[in-house]
Amino acid sequence: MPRRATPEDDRPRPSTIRDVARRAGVSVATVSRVLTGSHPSAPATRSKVMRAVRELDYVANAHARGLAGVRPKSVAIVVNSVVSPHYAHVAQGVQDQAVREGRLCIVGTTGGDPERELATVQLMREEHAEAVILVGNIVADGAYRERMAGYARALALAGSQLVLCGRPPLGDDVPAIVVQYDNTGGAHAITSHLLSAGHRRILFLGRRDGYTTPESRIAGYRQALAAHRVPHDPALEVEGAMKRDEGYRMMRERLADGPRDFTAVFAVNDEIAAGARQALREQGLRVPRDVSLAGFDDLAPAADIGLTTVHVPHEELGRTAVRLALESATPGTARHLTLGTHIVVRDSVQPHVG
Amino acid sequence: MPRRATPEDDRPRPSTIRDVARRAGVSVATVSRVLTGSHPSAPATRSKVMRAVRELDYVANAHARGLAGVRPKSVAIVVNSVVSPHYAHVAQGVQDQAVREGRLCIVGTTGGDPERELATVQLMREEHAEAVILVGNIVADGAYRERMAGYARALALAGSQLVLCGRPPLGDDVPAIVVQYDNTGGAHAITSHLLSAGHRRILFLGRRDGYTTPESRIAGYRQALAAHRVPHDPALEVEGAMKRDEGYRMMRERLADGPRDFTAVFAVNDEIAAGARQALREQGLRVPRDVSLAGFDDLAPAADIGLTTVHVPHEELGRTAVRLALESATPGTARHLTLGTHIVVRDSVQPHVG
DNA sequence: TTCGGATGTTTAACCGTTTACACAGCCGTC
DNA sequence: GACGGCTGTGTAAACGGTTAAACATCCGAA
Repeated sequence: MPRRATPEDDRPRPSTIRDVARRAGVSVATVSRVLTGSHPSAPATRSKVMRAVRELDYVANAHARGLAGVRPKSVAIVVNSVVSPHYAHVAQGVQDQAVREGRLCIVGTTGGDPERELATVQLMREEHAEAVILVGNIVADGAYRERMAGYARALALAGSQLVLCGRPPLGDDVPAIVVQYDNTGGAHAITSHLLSAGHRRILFLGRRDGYTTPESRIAGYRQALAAHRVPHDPALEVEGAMKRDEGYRMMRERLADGPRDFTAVFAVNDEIAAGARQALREQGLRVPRDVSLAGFDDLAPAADIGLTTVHVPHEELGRTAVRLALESATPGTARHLTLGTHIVVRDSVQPHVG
Repeated sequence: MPRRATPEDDRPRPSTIRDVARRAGVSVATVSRVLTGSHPSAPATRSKVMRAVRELDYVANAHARGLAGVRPKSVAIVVNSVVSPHYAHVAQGVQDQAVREGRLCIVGTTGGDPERELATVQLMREEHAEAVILVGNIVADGAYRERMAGYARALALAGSQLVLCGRPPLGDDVPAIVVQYDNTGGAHAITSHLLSAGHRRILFLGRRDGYTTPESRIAGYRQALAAHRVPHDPALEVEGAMKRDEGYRMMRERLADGPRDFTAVFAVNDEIAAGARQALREQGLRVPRDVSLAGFDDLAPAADIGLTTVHVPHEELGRTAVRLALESATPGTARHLTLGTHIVVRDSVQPHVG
């Protein structure tokens, strides 16, 4: 990057605060004060400065401002992927609240890779955002936890507030805000809904050990069974990732494996439910006449296929994350909040008489 | 913001390059060179520095780096909304390519408001990103065009490359890269598909004057009709926004208005197709037995409801935008590229015998 | 022995802001 | 009329990096 070689460089460059000051016939300090409004200034001066700003089409350099000690008004969000509807909605909530509070939004994606997540957090640290919001599911082994805990402390030191959104706390000594929603409660509620309709053999699609979201949803499923004194059959828990084609695969294999030994299905999320529904239909089974189906998330596919599901406040999650982060005056605060969920009844569940 | 008040401040702060230099027993310049790799350095020095960096958990301050003349490795993207699947996929493409090229991604949303888009671009200008990518639909009146043209020139001056993604150029004198996909061609192809199946009365759902995307799709529809010498009936063009519930509304009102005067429907996008399908089913009309249905975009709902549609390379669009922007050595380059589309045949279209 | 590169390091200037401090008027009071 | 407070502005020192230019070494060649 060439410095200004000659005193009179011919290549044009964006105008700086000095240009504005010169043109308005005042000092740079005055310009800065007029623009930030940090100090009172005389009306005449103010209008001279504003005119120069307009004429030169001046915008402040965010880097210089950030360096000079003004914390950049920005919020960073780290998600698995932007296309996944759950993350998209949370991200939208973050965006909305960020804009409302006059903040810029920096986004990083991880593809679900813990290593890439750690690297991304490191990158966000360089940016000195006011908050770093980590969203969603990740397989967290001991080494990961330890490194992330270290980063968390570093973020606090740098004045950034860490927020874990929809994932469990890292530990008591790690300074972070945790915003969750009630996975276990929602799963409990919808399983109870199926049980109350008379179903006893309920297939759970999407078990995945090590991932926190499926784990807490399956916990709710099991608790509801226990509460209704229905025996728990581990063979009814099918393993698979939280994607549409996995739902299709799981259901297809299950139906190919032998006679149908369930009357209802609880899918770990709506996408899996949509995939499973397709597999059911291909085998001539209709929802809800032959098989009842329930999902989790209340996202786009649920409305399209009339799915009874658990509504999750995705966008509120994102908004809350930003709000809490900006509220906490001193970064490094630890806090914990859980948002509620509720069932949305459509027409994929039918009473079972057996 | 308090400067360091006393020579010995007690409050801890993140470590700087000076701390690293002191600890490694070298100068700051050496540390910088080792870290950026801009100059060769002795292996012994290098390892001393790297150890100090590790021990102090040092990360460089992005603002300082940006200010010192190194263009920050970042790309800015401005979209209507993050949840809308089309934008989400384009954004994902941008993200992917940005990460691949070692760039950070800044995201702004506009909610479709031209005023907010202009403000967001201004904000991005302050950030000095390498590229500013504007995605999608906007109503562009003369005043908007003129102001955006001004911003475009300012961006070029500041060294940022402007990219218009999925929207028409601003004018010949405006320095911008334009990456589009073939809306008209896609609409032409799928309308021809319906016509070849024997349909003559094809309802177009989602006309919207002033918005570029619907306008170019309806153009393709009309061209196909003309090519097949089928008379064009303006009454078959129904007006509405590109949202699912609008599709539902349009179809519902149409069916309530009088006897059904069409055998096929071409929806301006998949979401509208999904909404329309729901309205059709509620009236006892089945797809494709009673009515054939085609969409545009090939996004999530299309797979769920077995929709014949036009595949749009959303993610490729995003990737290409980033690639072209970073390729063009001198910002302010003007360039134009159009990506192709193709039909995806599922089972929502049936031959019509009349 | 002296000189001319390599090689690797330090010194110091600069990027564009913000802001503590100093200072100049002006006005009202004792 | 000297003084103190109040306003508004200017001066200059940070902020934390990068890098051109100057400067030490060391090594081989003349």
